[in-house]
Parts: sequence; C-alpha cells; structure tokens
Amino acid sequence: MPSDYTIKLRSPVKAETNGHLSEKHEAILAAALDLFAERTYDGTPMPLVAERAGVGAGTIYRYFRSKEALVNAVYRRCMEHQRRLLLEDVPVEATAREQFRHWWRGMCQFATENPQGFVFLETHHHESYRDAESQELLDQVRAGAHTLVENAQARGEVRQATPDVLISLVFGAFTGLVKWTMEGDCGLTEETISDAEERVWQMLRP
Amino acid sequence: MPSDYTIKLRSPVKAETNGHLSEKHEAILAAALDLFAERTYDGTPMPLVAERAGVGAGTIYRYFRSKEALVNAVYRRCMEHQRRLLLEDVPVEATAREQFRHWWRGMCQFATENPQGFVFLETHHHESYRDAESQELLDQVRAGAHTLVENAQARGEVRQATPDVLISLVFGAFTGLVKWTMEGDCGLTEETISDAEERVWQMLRP
Amino acid sequence: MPSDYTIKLRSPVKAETNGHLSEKHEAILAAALDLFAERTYDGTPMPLVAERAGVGAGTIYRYFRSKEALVNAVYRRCMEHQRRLLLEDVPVEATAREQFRHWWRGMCQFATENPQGFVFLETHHHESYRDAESQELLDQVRAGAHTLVENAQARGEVRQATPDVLISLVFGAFTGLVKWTMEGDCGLTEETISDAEERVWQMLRP
Amino acid sequence: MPSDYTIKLRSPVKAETNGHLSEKHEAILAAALDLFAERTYDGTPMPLVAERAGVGAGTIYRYFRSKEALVNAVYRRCMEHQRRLLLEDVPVEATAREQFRHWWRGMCQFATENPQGFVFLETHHHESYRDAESQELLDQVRAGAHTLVENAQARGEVRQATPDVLISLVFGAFTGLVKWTMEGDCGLTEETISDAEERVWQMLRP
DNA sequence: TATGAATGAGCGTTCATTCAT
DNA sequence: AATGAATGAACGCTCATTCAT
Repeated sequence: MPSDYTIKLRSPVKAETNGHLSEKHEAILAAALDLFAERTYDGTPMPLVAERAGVGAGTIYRYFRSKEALVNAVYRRCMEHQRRLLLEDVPVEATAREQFRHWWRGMCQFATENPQGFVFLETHHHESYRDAESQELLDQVRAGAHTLVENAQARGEVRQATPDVLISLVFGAFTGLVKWTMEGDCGLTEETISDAEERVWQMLRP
Repeated sequence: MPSDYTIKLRSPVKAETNGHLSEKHEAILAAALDLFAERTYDGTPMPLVAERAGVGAGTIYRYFRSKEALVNAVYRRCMEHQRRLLLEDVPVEATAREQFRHWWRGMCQFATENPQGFVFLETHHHESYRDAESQELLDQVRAGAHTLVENAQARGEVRQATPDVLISLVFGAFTGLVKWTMEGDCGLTEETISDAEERVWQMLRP
Repeated sequence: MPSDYTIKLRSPVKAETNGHLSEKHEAILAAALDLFAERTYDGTPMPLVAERAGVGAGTIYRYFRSKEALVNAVYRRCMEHQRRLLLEDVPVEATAREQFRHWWRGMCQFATENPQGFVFLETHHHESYRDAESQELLDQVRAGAHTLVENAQARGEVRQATPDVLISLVFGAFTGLVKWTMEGDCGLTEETISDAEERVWQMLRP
Repeated sequence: MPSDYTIKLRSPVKAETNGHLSEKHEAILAAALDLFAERTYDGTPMPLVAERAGVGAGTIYRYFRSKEALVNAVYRRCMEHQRRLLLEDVPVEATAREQFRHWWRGMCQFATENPQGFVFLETHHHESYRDAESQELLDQVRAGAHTLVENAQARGEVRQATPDVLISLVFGAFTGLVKWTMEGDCGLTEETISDAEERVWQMLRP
C-alpha cells in the first residue's frame, strides 16, 4: 500500500545554497562515488554508504529516492566534471594539434583531480541504470569531440577515417594508460603524459 | 557453514570427455559468462545463472564450490582463450609490423568469437576474487607483449618509450574501439578493423 | 504427483537372512547411530550417513522410507538392545538387592558395549519422531522395572515411595555417572561401577 | 560473507535499562529457549524463532551476530540462572545435610521457574558451540559442588567416594526425576520433592 | 540392486527501504 | 530534518529425496 501523504523529497535545486549542495548531500555523493569505484554499484550496501558519509541510513533517502537515483546522481556529477574540462575553453580557432592537446590535458586533469570518478565512469559505462540526463551528458561530450574531429578532417589536419572510430581509439588509449598507472604505484608523471600524448596524436595526424 | 560430507566436485579434467566439458558444466559457464558480462558479478544472482543454464539452483554447486569459484572459472576460461589467440603462432622472425598485425588480428578474433568474454574481462579486471591461476594467465599475456615490444625496440622497429605505456595505449585503443562497435548495432567490419589497425600502428612505429 | 507404480521397500524382515540383516542395512544403521549420537539427528545430513556407511546416497532409501524412518529404526534397535540386557534373565526369585545388581550390571554392559547407543537414547529421548513401536519398547522396560520395584516394596526390601520416582532417580543417577565418565577420558572402571552401585542402592533400600 | 559495514549489535549491557534487556532482545531469547528446548538447536529454523518472538527475521541479527551467538546467549542465561540459585546464599556454616537441602531446593526452583531452561541445558550439554564464557559458568557450578562435597567428606558428613562420582549421581538423579515429572502431566509436587530429596541424600550420607 | 547426479524447498543471513521517534 | 531500529524479500548455499542409468 503506497503511503497516502506526500513525501517531500529535497530536490537538488532546493538544497543548493549559492550553487553548492548541502553538506550532507555532498558527503553522501562523495561516499557513494568512493565506494562504487572501489567495489561496484551492486557490491556496495547502502548502510555502508551511510556510514562512510557519516549520516544515518535513512538520511540518504531524504536526498535520493533510491539507490539507483543515487548512482545516477554520481554518474551525472562525474560526467559533468568531465564535460566541463573537455568542452569549456576549447580553442576553436587553434590547430587540431592544439585542440587535441587541450582535450588530452583536460582528460589528465580529470583523471588526476577525480581518480575515483574516472574509475567509476570506466566501470559503470554500460549499466542499465544510466538515465536520460546521464545519457545527455555523455552525448554532449561525444558530439563535441565529433565536431572537432570532423572540422579538423575538413581542414586536412586529421586523418580521413570514421570520426567515431578515431574518437573511440583515442579515448580508449587514454583509458588504458590511466588504468595502467593506477595499477602500479607510480602516478601519472608529466613525462608519461606528454610522451603518451605525442604517441596518441600519431593515430590522428594525417 | 560448508557441508561436512565430501561433495565430489567434478574437476574440469575429470568432467572432460574428449577434451570438452560435460554439457551441464558448459551450460553453467556459458550462462555465468553471459550474465556477468551483462549485469556484473555482484549484480547476478545465482538462481538466475541456474535458470539461464537450464539447471536447478543446487546443480551449480556440484560443479563449482561457490559463486566465487564460478567467476574464477569464467575468468580463467576467457583469459585462456585470449592467451591462446595472442601467444600461439607468434611470428617470432617477422617484422614488428607483422607481429603487431598478428596481435591485432588475434584480439579481433577474440572479441568477435567471444564478445561476452571480452566485455567480462574488461569489466572484471580489477576484482579481488581473481585467484592465483587467473593472475598467472594475465601475467603471461602481459609478459608476452612486453618481450615483443622490447625486442622490436631493440631492432629499431618500434618507438623508444616505456614498453608498458605503449602496451596500455594499444590495448586501451583496441578496447575503446570494440566497446564503441558494441554500443552501435554495426559489428566490427573488416574495413574498420584494418583502418584502425593502421591507426594504432602509428602509435608504435618509430 | 505420487508415482503410480509400487515402490518395493525392502522390509526389515525380508532383508534378514538367518536372523541378521543384510550387510548394507547394517552398515547404514551403524553409521546413522554413530552420527546421530555425535551430532544430533537434525545436525546429520543423509549424504554423510551414506558416506560413512560406504553406500550411495540413494541406497539408504531402499532400506528406509525416510530420514525419520531411519532414526526410528536406530532408536528401536538401541532400545531393543537395552531391553534384552535388562529384561532377560532377571533373577525373579532373588532378593531385591540381587535384582538391582542385575539391572545395574545390565546398564553398565549396555553403556560399555554400545556407548553411542547410550548417548543416542539419552539425547533423543524427547523427540517427536519416536513412533509406536519405539514407544512400546520403552514402555516394556519401564513396566519391567515398575513390577520389580512394586514386588520388592511388597516384600519390604525396597523403600515405600512412588515406584516411578524411585525408577527415575535410579536411571537418572546411572545416566549422570556415565555422562561424567564419558566427558573425562577415564572409562567406567570396575571400582567406580561397584562403588556407585552401592551408593545408588542406598536410595532404594528401606 | 559477513557484512562490510558496522552493525551496531546491541550489547547485553548497552541494551539494558534498569537491569533488564530491551523487549525485543528478551522476546528473541525467550523464543529461542522455548524452541531449542522443544526441537533442538539444529532442528529450529531461525525464521521460526523470529515468528515465535513476534519480530521480523532480520531483526534477530540486530541483537545476535548469528544463530550460534544466539544459542550461546541462551546457554549463558540459563547457566547464570542456575548458578545464581545454587551458588548464592550457600549456608557455609551449616551441616552437609542442610547444604544438600539448599542445593536440592535450588535445583527444584530452577526446574520449576525455568523448565525449558532445564531441558535446554540437559539436551545441549555436550554441544560444540559452547563458548568460553558458557564453559566458565558451568565450571563455577561444578567447582562449587566439588568444594562442598570435599569439605563435607573431611568433616565425615558425606561418604568417602570420588566427589565427582557423587556429584554426577546426584545431578543425574535429580535430572531423571524432573524428566519423569515433565513427561507425565503431574508437576513437581512438594511431596515428591521432599521424598526424593531424602532418597538422594541416602546416596551421600556416610 | 545400487548408484549418484539432479532437484528445489528451505536454510542462515543480508540489505534496500520505511517510519516512529 | 535526521535518525536508526525494524522489516521481509531475496541472497548464496545445503540437503532430503528422486529417478535415469
């Protein structure tokens, strides 16, 4: 029997004050991201999220309708972070090489600032719970990359090849690199980053 | 509490007849692979594995000691398949370009013959249940690639760069490509494969 | 849906040859007694009984309709053993003291020859699965004791007191003694037996 | 696999308010005692304990880590009750006969106030799940009886015989009596009690 | 006749979610 | 608004029993 009084879910917008979320909301998202990246969505009990966030188990449900809503919020927030780094301040007038560098550095910054976010997106890529808004964010990033590649190809600065193929190779190569550095204890050194950048660029250049 | 009487687990070797496993053993492994790839290890209930395999829930435990033993068997079998395709018949005397082609074609064959296996390995790479034998298989593949790259570098046929970085970029790029083709409905066409092969080789060549 | 062909259950009588049961029947009963005494009826899986008896799991069901039928057979056999030792060769013409000695020695013989049987009866006394035939055996032993006590009281050789009270005190005392010796590593020495016999007699004598 | 987050188990001490446990804690212990006495530890499913206690199945695990922890709590509580009745207010300066009476009356009180507890201890005496604290309680009672007997023997008020033998005979006799009264519908009447007390004393007196 | 692979109901236990406080 | 005790469906797994061989 559904309850017949209205449960007032704190909407994310309402909870914001001057653009940032309430402390608890924030703590829950951070705890969930950590744990989902570490042990998988299905492998993470909600009470553990609550414990890590330092809130009561019931409190999570004041901010998120369900576990699935929580993981989607985590997903969105990671994608949003990534999107911001990749799509903002794109040097539209620059050469393809410079645009690629912008993309590459943006990805590095994301993986460095938010390693759990990186792992989370990687391992939860295919999940069925990704909702419309999450999908939209992903599409934006892809569309941005697509346009960049097409324009560069039109200018003859990037190899002729299906843009999506090139994009997936480049994203994949970057992902492979980060996963490798994460397995070892060495971090992502500047040298590794710029060497790899040059290697990956070789896939794109004409 | 584990059962007190001896459960005669069909060992893979014993259960074989002329080199292939009993029908049920096979069906369980196949069902588990499908489901783990589709919905994650933690997201897959054993009863669902049983149903998909067309056996009773209890039957799985005549073949696998536990869920963890099952996922390891799946892991091993996938890695073994991959290892066979990558490490057998390596053209040791050939040029680096030809060796790379062998590797690339092997990976394509693996991803085509066993797409769930590919996804499973991808998404369960970091899991804690990977036992010693599974790890060994992974190490073999990595060591094989490492040697190939080093030798080719010594001959001046591959760029000077940390071999592991190159390997992770190449594996990553391939993975990115396959994941992209899997998301769309188009399969891995011969054209895509050979175009991408050439692109990825550009990362390696001097 | 019940099977519509007759399952021919080997009746205990049919299975006998010259008064003793088939080897398998025997092995199953012995294994069950051991295990039920050691780990309780409910704590003993049928497959473990089968393993201990050296027969297939299905074989037990050719001799016993169910686990409950098996435990009843075990119960009956133990009670029958006890009954034989207590009720046969009772020195009806002897003094109460000598009759008591006969009873005491019979109990000692039972506990010594068949310690698992003793423990089994002790720990499974109150169980609901005791069927009519089992109950009958128990009643016989009690009735025998009852008569003995009443007659002895009539002759003034045993204290006036509710016979059943005396009987339960005596049985209980014996049981307490045997359980104590079983807990320690010392067996039931002749000295302990005869000292205790004298002590217990003191409860009965006028 | 035990849960990864901290389950705040209500410790017996914490859960107490003015010396008695929370209502649910109490209800679970009582239900478990009843059922274990009636149908054995192994024969009692946890869901049945929950139902009898009037709580949800999961609720038990907020109070007890596992079924084994529950049975130990039941065991301890029964032993503690018995210990209190037997070891407190022992008339140390009195005659052996009066000390025996104190013990006898204590046992009667225990069996009357807590008949399920009596049966439970009887039938679960030898079980492997008895933990250190449970064992300690049992040892205290035994040691108390031992000392009493030895001192009385030294004063010539109790027969010379191995104290443990006497103790096991006396405990056993009492147990036999109670089991008998429980099988019939008659309770433990004052007459039966005092008659039996006198009979049992005859085993001890010089 | 004897087997043991197979089954599924039911076990002990966990955890997403609710709701009285 | 926040809590955490309480819940019961569902988990991983066991085992009494069946039945094809």
